Order: sequence, then C-alpha cells, then structure tokens
Amino acid sequence: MKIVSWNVNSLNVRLPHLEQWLGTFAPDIVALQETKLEDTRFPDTALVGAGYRSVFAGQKTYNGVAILSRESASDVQIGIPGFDDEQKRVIAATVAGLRIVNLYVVNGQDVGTDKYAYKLRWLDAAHAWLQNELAQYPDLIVLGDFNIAPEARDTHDPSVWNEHHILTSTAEREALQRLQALGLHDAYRLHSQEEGQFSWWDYRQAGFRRNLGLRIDLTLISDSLRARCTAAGIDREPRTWDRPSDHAPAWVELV
DNA sequence: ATGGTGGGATGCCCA
Repeated sequence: MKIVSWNVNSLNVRLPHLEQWLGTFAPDIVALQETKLEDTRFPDTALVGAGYRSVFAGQKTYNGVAILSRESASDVQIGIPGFDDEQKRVIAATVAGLRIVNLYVVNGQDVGTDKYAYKLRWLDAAHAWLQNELAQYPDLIVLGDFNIAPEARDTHDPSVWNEHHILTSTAEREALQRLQALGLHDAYRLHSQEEGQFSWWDYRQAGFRRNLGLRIDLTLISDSLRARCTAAGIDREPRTWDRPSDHAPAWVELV
C-alpha cells in the first residue's frame, strides 16, 4: 500500500498534475496540503473519475487539506479538537484500518514573529492531540507539510538553515522531536540516511535546478507500523513538470 | 540586493 503526502500549492492550478501523477504512481492514500479551495469548489467528482474518494477541509486563498483514498474514509476529524483555529490545516480519517492524520503545519514566517508564536502553540496543541490519537489508534500515520526540516542533513546549507532560522530553529526542531518521542518515527529515515534529499525547493533563484531544498514533507509512523514499512522516498518528477508545485510528493510503502 | 517567484479574495498577503 502506497501512502503519500503532497503540498500542491493550489489544487485549482495543480489538478492536472495530480491526476497525471495519480495515474502513474497509483497511490492508495494521498494527503494533500494547500488546496486553497472552499469545500464547494473541491474537485471530488474529477477525482472519483481517477478512482479516489475525497474528504476535505478548505477555505479561500490559504491553507486547505484533503485525504484521497481508494477505500472509503470514516471517522473524519477536521481541526485539532479543542484548539480554536480558523485556518484549515488538519484533517484526519480512518482508511483501511489505518488512522491517517494530515497536517499542514504553520510556516511561521520568521523566528520571533507572531506567526512563529502561533506555530509553536499549534505544535503544542498537535502534540497533546496526537498523544490521544496514538492511545486510541495504535496504527497511526501522521503525515504532511511539517514546515520543519528535522536535521542539518535535511537542508542544502546548514549554515543558512541554522538554529536561528525559520523551519530549522531549535524550538521548531524540539517540537518535532516531542512528536517523535510519542513513538512516531520518520519513515524516510528508516530506509535512507542520505543527505541532500529534499521535498521542497524555493521557486526563486532556480532552487530546484540547483537542488537548494529542504526535506520538510514528512511521514511519521507509529511503532506498530514500523515493521510494515518496506520503503519510503520522494518523487521529484512532478517538480520537473511545467508550472509545478514547489513541493514534491513524499511517499511510503506499507505491507 | 531586506531581493527573488508563484498563487490568489491581487495592487497586497502568504509561502
């Protein structure tokens, strides 16, 4: 079973890419971020044509998340329970016996800003919730755009992406480590220790051509799923297409 | 260079 996270940066613009990629990669479950679509505009009919059901939580212009799946999804949860937030960044559902939590983590703009404080509060709320989710659902997958590069080897230049920089700051990495300490493991690192393997490249400065990227799109899997996870990777191909998302799909394979 | 590129409720905000 192939499970994927992809920040599409506007599903309206990227639907043709998504459809093409679904057709060739044939994932079973897809977590999308930055759909930037109100629910009434979500292309669920087109995706049924591609063989996928959808659950989604969106808004105009910003944010927006969805889970696509071949099998039906149940027990859909939108947002972090008890955390009041107008921004549509979280959707969770049960698919094929797996609890899937799709996160579009706050970017945070710059260390020390209001948005950075919101990011850290948001991650705290996510931590408390995921502790509960794990107790309830041992087979848990938490995936999405984490907007945090876990380690120096997940950045193209650790001297730039350092402990004071947004997406790599100490407080952000500690928040991610607290999630992992719940018993959630970075599936990519179960299978590859390579550096320079990125999932996001800035549109500016020819970032993709020069591989100036970060690995910020992650899949965390619970203890019980570790033995079932046989492979993980990042598919750079859609990033080479015309008018791409700035993110590539990050995938894991479960047996 | 406080820049740059891309998406969208566009002449700004967010990433």
